[in-house]
Amino acid sequence: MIDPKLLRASPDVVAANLARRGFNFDVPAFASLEDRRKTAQIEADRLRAERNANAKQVGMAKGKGEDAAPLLARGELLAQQLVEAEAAINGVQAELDALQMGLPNLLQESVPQGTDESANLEIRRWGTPRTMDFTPRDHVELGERLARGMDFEAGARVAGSRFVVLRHDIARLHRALGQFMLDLHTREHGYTEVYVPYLASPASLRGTGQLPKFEADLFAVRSEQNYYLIPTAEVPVTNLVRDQILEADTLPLKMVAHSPCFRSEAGAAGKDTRGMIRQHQFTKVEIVQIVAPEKSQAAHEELTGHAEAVLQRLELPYRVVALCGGDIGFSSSKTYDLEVWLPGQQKYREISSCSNFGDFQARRMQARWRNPATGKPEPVHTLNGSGVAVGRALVAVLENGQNADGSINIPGALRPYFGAEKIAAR
RNA sequence: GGAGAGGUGGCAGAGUGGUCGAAUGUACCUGACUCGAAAUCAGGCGUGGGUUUACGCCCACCGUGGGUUCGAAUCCCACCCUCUCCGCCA
Repeated sequence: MIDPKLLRASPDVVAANLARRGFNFDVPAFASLEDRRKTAQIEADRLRAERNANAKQVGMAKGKGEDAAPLLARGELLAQQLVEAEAAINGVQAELDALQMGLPNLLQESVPQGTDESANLEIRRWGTPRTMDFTPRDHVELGERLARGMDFEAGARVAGSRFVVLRHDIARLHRALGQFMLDLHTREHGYTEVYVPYLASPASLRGTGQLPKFEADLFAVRSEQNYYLIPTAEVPVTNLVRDQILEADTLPLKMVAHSPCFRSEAGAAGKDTRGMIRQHQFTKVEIVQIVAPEKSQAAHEELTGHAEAVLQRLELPYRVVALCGGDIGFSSSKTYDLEVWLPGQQKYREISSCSNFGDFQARRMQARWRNPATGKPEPVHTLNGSGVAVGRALVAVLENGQNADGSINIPGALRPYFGAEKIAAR
């Protein structure tokens, strides 16, 4: 959430920033709510102070054997008044909390202006799409018909639409990709591998920003604990520091997790219905950093580079795009998307999203570090990025590595994991 | 799943209705002593919020949420978590 002190002191600055997202922050409504909160809190505090003082006098009077009856009567009256005062402050506070939890993060200066993805700014390109002297097939055709390892019909039979079953070489390739990415980040980029729960509590989902606003995007589990299936490993991994106070010398914390992700894709009806691009279940290698505030911008560039390294090793052409104000995620202060070239679509498609959340998630999670300069606990900065989405990487490897006969070339970096140079056409 | 024990400050550990936000120890910080250090002594040392030019003052927080009471760390209820034993299980 946005620093409440900033919100109170400079609501107009906040409103101007959020307007770049197309978000309307109603300053007068906030100001009047904040006003009511202050009045109600002062009154409740005053009554409590009086009640406490009175109760103490009761104790002293009884100790001295004096008649406490008048004090008791006064106490009863104060208690009654307190009930009303507390109801008032609780009501206002709940409204204020709901409002604040619904505010998206402030954008960094450098975020491009714009209302939708057409305004996203291409930062750089890497690699050149292969020229193919045949019409490239898309991954569905390659996987389903030629390699016979990608079975959407089976996925639908087992679960429903937007599920897939992988077999044979395709399943092994999928596994190889995840292993390769984990090894790259742990061995060369300094991340610690973590294994985490795939169900998360509402508190964790509030921490990273999926709740309360985006419940419709999640799969909720029917149980007494109100679990949700994680939409990304960002949720469990980032929440590892929830309610923690970290010592300065433990930062930065760099963690990587390979996990399944579950998304309801509410509102995506009709979008990417073909193939593995948009599924209810997919796996992803997620990289997360917890850093001191002044380090987060540099960490963001570094982390994006770590995600890019995956695509470079896999010899997949891609571009880096800075998301504009209108397209950037709720919790993010700045996001780079990595878009990989897909010959089957003749388009660059998102395969990774690398974001700097600033202190936004940290405030929601109460994740702090002890700043040596002040000696005080202060919010950390959190970042994460896909490094990268395994299902989409599979799609990219198939489509970019395809030959005229439908066989697939396996990139060199993947061969030790996959165990062969090619998937033969059948 | 059954039975039991327990959740208090960085850690350990008192506190079972009344100046308790919480004894004491330890860790940490500052000062004294010392050439320096250790030891010793003195002081300081939680988080969030409100208010104040400031010193300060006030409120909340003893796993979480309710309740009883003039007053709750302390009593009652529900839930969460941890530990021990039994059963079951990958």
